Amino acid sequence: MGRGKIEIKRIENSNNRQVTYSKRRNGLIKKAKEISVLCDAQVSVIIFGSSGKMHEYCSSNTSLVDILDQYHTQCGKRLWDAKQENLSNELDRIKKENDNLQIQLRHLKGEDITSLNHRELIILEDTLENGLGCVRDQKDEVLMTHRRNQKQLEEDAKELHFYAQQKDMMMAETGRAGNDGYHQRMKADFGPSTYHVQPIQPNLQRRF
Amino acid sequence: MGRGKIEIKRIENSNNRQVTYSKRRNGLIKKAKEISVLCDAQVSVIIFGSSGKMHEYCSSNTSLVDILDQYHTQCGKRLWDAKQENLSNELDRIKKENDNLQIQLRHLKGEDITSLNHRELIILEDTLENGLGCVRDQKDEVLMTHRRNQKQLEEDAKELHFYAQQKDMMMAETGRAGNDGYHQRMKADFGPSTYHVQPIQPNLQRRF
DNA sequence: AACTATTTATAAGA
DNA sequence: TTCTTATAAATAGTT
Repeated sequence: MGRGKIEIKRIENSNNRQVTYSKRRNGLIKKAKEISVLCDAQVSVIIFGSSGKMHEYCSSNTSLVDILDQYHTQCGKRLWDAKQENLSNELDRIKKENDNLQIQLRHLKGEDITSLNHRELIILEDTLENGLGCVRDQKDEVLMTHRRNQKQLEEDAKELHFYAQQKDMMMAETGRAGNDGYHQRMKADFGPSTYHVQPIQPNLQRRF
Repeated sequence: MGRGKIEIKRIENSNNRQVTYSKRRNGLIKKAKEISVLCDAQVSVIIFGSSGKMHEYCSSNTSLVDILDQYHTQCGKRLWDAKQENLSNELDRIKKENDNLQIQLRHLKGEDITSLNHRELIILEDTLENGLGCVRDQKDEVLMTHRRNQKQLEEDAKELHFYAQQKDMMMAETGRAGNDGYHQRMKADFGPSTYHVQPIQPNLQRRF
């Protein structure tokens, strides 16, 4: 019904689809209202468009819960039982996994290990030694990075100082006073180091 | 749309109402199908006529449960009972706890630790050292217990041998043969040691 | 359940 | 999005 006949298949043009959706959604809900009034029917319509936004109609004199209750009594299908069962099963599964993780964690912390046999203790020991090795390596790495950052900061500071002196001299030569706050600002900019991993090198050339 | 225009109000003639209901119900469900196909929408339509009979449509590629699920997440309205909500909440909670445990576990195994700072690494190292200490102590303990068990077994064996000899001599004195299988049984009972923690000392006194 | 005159919905265009 | 309008689709009343 419109300027041309259309096939009932997915509208590929997303804009057209959105427009048609909007029109037909209104149409559908209008029809639902009409049948509920004309024929004294209880109607529930729930629509999710492809954007995921929901629209709903429920005939007056009732509610979705009422309708679902009737659905429930009428079909005998227990809508949420299946859902509930799934939830319940998943909960059990995850609880078990959780317990297992807790036990592993306690074992690694050296707790509750009296029940372990010699072989299990050896495996645990290996795991811990390995973990400890990795952690110590990483600690060293962090320290080294920190030192590198410190060193870089010092070099930057020196470099800035040098350029600042140069500028002062130039100012003195041209007879203009260099009272523009550069010294103070630079000091503030590089005061407390917040570098952790990759020091971002300030491009000093560009600033002068 | 029809031979005459109608007002949208309850059709009083019950026969007409029933006929109109039947026609419009089909129309409504047809429209629902069309919008779901054309616009890639998820649609649920549930109708109860005045007779109480239910008709339902749910777009393919989904189910009423799915749609109610989405309804639930989108409006926050509680369609199902507290039980389900509790299950759902607990599931979320436990999933989070699970994730947390997984992370801790990986850290203790020395995995995914590049994001940790120095302080965290030190805490991790302490935990691992402590765990390792406990595990090593326990390993020693197991070994020691094993040695004690072995020793005890040897002593038991000696003691049994001694009593058995005594009994043989007594039997010889009273002229009765001591063919009651004591030697064999005792040997079997203490053959393969299954002691791990607390060796249960057989009360040899009571057995004779 | 078919038929059909009319009303209604809506596709395409602006 | 909204309006317009030609046309398709739905359906009220009839058979």
